[in-house]
Amino acid sequence: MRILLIEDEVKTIQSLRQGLEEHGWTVDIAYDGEAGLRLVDQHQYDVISSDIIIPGLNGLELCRQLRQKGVQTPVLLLSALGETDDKITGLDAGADDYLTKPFEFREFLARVKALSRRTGTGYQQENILRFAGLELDLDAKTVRREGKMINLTPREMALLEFLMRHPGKVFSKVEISEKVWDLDFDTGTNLIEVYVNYLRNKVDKGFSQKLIHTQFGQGYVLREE
Amino acid sequence: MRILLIEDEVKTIQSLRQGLEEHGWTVDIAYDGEAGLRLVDQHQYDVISSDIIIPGLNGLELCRQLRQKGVQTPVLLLSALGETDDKITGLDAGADDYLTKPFEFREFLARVKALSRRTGTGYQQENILRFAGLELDLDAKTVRREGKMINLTPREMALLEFLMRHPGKVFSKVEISEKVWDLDFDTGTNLIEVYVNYLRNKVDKGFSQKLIHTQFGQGYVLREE
DNA sequence: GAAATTCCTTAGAAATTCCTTAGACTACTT
DNA sequence: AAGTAGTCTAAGGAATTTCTAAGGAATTTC
Repeated sequence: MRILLIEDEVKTIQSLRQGLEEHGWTVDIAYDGEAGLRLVDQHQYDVISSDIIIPGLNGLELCRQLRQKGVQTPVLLLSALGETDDKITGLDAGADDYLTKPFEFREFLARVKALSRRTGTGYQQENILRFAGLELDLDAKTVRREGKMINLTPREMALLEFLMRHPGKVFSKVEISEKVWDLDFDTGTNLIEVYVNYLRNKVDKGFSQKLIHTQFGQGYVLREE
Repeated sequence: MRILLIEDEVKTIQSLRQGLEEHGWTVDIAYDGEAGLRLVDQHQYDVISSDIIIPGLNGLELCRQLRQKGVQTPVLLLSALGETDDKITGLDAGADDYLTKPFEFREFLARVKALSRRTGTGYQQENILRFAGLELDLDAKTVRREGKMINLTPREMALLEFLMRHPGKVFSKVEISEKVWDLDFDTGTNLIEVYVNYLRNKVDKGFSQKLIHTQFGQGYVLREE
């Protein structure tokens, strides 16, 4: 995990850098906003932490410029000012968190970790769709309900995946044809009905709560109750 | 944007709910952790805000369980405790931010917005028509009045949707024929009257306030009073 | 107030939509 | 070459919705 510190107080820099490195972070330092922006162009950071009061353009302006450039890296602003107004200005400028000096290093680290966790880069994310006890593992290509394995054919899984990506939304058979089968025309058959039936037999049969519902005349939904 | 508040102090709930709704949020409330978990299964939230001290399982445990279930919605923890240790425990449990009571609503809102901005995926906007306690969800194809589910057939729903898109406006039967039935000629039947009757039986019957009114000789309207 | 018009309600026939099952066809495996 | 698994078509019947028709109620017009 890589972090960019933008800060001009030497003491603060030293203690933060040391602490972060002890916890396995790679730390880059910039002493003013412009240097910071340049570094952001060159590296991919997991978190950026900037003091609000730094030489050149300040932390808020830096934040705005980053967001305008499309950089989505989480930003943690540091400041001696503890007033609500400043916090709000900072968060509205596109920052993700705000910490008031003085602070304990442990809190700084916890917030940095919380921010980095959000991006997903660095920690590999599970690739699992979940809905009400149903789990579809996109990597393993497996489906479970209440922990019990369910064997699905590729088509069945594609249909279930489609429904699970938008739980609660009703899809017409035409939409399903297009999105799951890539059919832009009506084949005149009842293909979707048949596959919904297959899915129900495997996913819902034997469970008291049905998840696949038909909205007569409208389509099918994945929904509880 | 939709937020889940988990909190048992009535005063806090009221002020937060009101403020959030004034800023265009849809707010759901849970009074304890278990109710919260249940709601999370049912809806897709953009942010979850929970007090740490709530009946049943506490905010930290809730947080852990959410993450374990694969829910990635950002969590903002609220607490009267301001010690660093608690903050760290909270953030380590998978929370994304931590706010100490008492706080100003403005700061709460700013943090909530910062969190919701991050999600990206959960940015789907709701597709719901509302009028005087009536809700028509265009995605789920469901209708509720005062929270009570109402089952409509596709035609009935199309008619209600049409009326709900122009509340207060009177539509003649000819207009309704054209817009809802796509009929450009008079079939000589009383089709629209029949369907208005169907709708009334499902939407207005049992409620003291009728919403569907007939303007004799002019047509039909959706209107209060 | 009577006649004319418009609207409400109900029942049932017609049409549509959906479910289920069986089997044909294809592409792999053994 | 037979077997297996997956995909798709077809067809009957079940379920639900849509529409028509007709008599009575309410409202307006004369």
